[in-house]
Amino acid sequence: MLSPKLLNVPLSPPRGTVNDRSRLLALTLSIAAVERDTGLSKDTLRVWERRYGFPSPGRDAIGERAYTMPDVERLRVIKRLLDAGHRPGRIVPLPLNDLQSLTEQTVDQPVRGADTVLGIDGLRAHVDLIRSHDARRLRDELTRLLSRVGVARFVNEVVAPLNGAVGDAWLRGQLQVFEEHLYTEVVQVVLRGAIAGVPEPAAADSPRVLLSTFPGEPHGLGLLMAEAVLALEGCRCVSLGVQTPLWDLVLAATALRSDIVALSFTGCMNPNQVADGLGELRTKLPARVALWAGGSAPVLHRRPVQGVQSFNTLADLPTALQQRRLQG
Amino acid sequence: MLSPKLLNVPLSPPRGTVNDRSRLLALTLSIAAVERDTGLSKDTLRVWERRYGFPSPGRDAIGERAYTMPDVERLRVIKRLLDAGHRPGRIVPLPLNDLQSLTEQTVDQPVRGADTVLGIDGLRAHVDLIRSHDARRLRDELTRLLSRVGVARFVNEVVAPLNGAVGDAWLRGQLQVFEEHLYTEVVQVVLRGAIAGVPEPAAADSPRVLLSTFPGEPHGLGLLMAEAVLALEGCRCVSLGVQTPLWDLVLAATALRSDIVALSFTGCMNPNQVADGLGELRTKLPARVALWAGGSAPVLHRRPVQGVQSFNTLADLPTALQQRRLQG
DNA sequence: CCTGATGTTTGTCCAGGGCAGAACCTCGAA
DNA sequence: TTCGAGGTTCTGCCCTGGACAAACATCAGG
Repeated sequence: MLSPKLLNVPLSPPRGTVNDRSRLLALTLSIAAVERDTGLSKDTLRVWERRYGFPSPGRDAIGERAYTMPDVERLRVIKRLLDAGHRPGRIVPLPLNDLQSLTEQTVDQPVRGADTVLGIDGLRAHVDLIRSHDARRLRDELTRLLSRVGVARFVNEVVAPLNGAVGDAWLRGQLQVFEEHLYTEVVQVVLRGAIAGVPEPAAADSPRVLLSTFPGEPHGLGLLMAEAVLALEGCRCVSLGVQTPLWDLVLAATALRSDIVALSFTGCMNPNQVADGLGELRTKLPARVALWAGGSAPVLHRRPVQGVQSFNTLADLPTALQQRRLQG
Repeated sequence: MLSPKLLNVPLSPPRGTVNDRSRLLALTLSIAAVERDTGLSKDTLRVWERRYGFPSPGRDAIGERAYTMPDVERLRVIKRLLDAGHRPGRIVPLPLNDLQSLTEQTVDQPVRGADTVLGIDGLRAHVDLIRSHDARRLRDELTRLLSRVGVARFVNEVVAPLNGAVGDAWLRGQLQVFEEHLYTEVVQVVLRGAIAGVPEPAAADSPRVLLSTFPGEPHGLGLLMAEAVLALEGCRCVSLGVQTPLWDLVLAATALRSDIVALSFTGCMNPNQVADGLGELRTKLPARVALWAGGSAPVLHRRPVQGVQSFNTLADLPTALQQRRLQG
C-alpha cells in the first residue's frame, strides 16, 4: 500500500502559473506553446532568431521568450511554405506580405479538384459551408455525397481534395483553427459511419492490416480514410488510433498477426522522425510484414526508406493490394 | 509559379542516417528516440543524468548519447510510477527490482467496480478480453451491453469503470500501450455508434453544447462519453475534437452561439495549465455561457475555479442540466 | 490540528558552440 | 547543352553548464 499522500500528489508541473497568467493577459505564448502550435522545435525557433532575426520575441518578467500571436501566425505560414519545399534561409526573414504572395504562387498551381466529384466550385462551396459553422448541414451534405458516389470515390474525390482545400484556406488565413477542427470532426463522423457500413470480409486469407500513426502525429483523418479504402478492398483492419510508440507497433503487429502495417503522416511531423522511425520500424518488424506509409508529409516521397512502400494517393492502395495477392 | 527546383528540394535533415544505422547495429537509441518512446523530454533526460546518475548512456561515434534498451525499459517503469504520484528524486536512482516491487505496492488498492453492471469479475473478464487482442469480440460484447442497458448506464457503469480498470492494469504493467490503444479505439467506435443513434432534439430551446479539450490533452474518450450523455439529455452537441486553442474556444462558442462549453481533462495534463486555462477562458467567454469541466484530472476538484462547474461523474450531468432549465 | 515560514526538489528555459549531411553551386569535359 | 565531380553553404539537432519559479517537504509556533 502506498502512502495516501503520494497518490494525491498532482503531476509535477513545469514553471507555470504566474508566467502563463501574465502571458495570457498579454496574449503572448511561451516557446513551448509555439512549438506545440507550429510544429517547429524550440531549438529551431531559437536558432532562427539567432541567424535570421525572426522570430524576435519579447521577454516576459522572467526573461523568457514571449511570442506574439502575429509572430505565431507568420510562423505557421512559414511552416507551410517549408513543407511546400521552400528553404528557411530564403523565407524566414521575409515580411508577411511577401510570404503571402509566395503562398499564392505556391498554392495556386495544382488546382486539383478539376477531375473530382465536386469540382472547383463544389470545393469552394463546401469550404464556405464550413465557414458558416453549420456542422449539421455539412454532415448531411457529405453523407449525401457518400451514398451517391460510394465509399471509394467519396474518400478519393471528396474528402482528399476537400482536405487540401481546407488546408489551403487555413494557410491563407481564411479559416480559423476551430473551423478546421469542426470540419475534421464532421468528416470523422461520416467516415466512421462509412467504415461501419462495410461488411467484414469472409475470406480467411484476407490481409490483416494494422493502422496507426507515430508519436508526434496527432492527425487521424488519413488513417480513417485509409481504413475505409482498405476495408472496402476486403482487408481486416485494426486501428490503434494515433500516436502509437514504435515498439508497440511491433508488439501489436506480432500479437495481431498483421500482414501490413499502414502508417499515416502529415506535414506537422518532423521529417527526421518520420524517416528514422520508418527505418527503425522496418528493422524491428518481421520481414513478412509489409510496411506502408502514406499521407501528405512531403518527406515520404523525398526520402524513400528501404523496405517501406510509400503512397502518393489512397487510390493506389487497391493496386498495391492486387499486386500483393498476385505475389502471394 | 514556383520554380520547379524549389518544389523538389528535400527537407533539410539533421544528422541522421549513419548515426542511426550504427545505433541500430549496436541496439541503442538516440535521445530523440528515447523522448519519443518514454514521453520524457530531452531536457529531463539530461538533467536526470546530471543529478541522479541515471540514465547514464554511452556515446556513439559523434559523441552523442546512445541509450540501451534496458535503460529505456527502466525509464518506462519510472514514468509509470511518476504518473502514479511518486517523486523523481526518490525513484530515478532506484534499481529495477525496487521499482518493480514499488509498482506492485502502488497499484494494489482500490478495485472499484462493485456497483456496476459488470461487477468486478466482469471488469476483469473484459480486461482479459483486451489482452486477448480480439478487437471484434470486444466490440460485439460492448455493443451487446450497450443495447442491453442503454446509453446512459453503458457510459456510467460500463465504460467509466472499465476505463479505470484499464488504467490500473496499464499501471501495473499488465497491459501494453498498444492494448490500451486498441481498447480506446473500440470503445470510441461503439460510443460514436451510440451517439449517432440518438435523435436530434426537436425543441428549439435545447441547450447548445460545445465540447473539446485544451491543447496538451490528447484524450478524447471522456469527450465522447460526455457527448453521448448530453445528447441523450436533449442537448445540441458540437464537438471540436481534442486540443482546441483557448482563443478558438471563445471564437467557436460565439460563432456557434453555444450555451455551455464542456471540457474534459485527464491526469496527463499539467495542473497549472488546467487551472489557469479555465480561469482565463472564464474571463474571455461571455458570462451567459456556462463553463463545465470534467474528467479524471485531480486538479479539477482540488483547485476549484470561480465560475467553472466541475463534475466528478458524468452521472451528474443530467442533474446540472435540470437545474439549468429551472433557472432559465 | 492548523498555519505560515523556510529549505528542497524539479522541469524547463537560456546561451552559444559544434557537427553531419543534404542541398546547392561551380566548372570542366563530353 | 547536358552531365558529373568536387567544393561550399545551409540547416536542424545535440551538447554543456548555468539559472530559476513553482511545487513540494519540513518544521516551529499558535
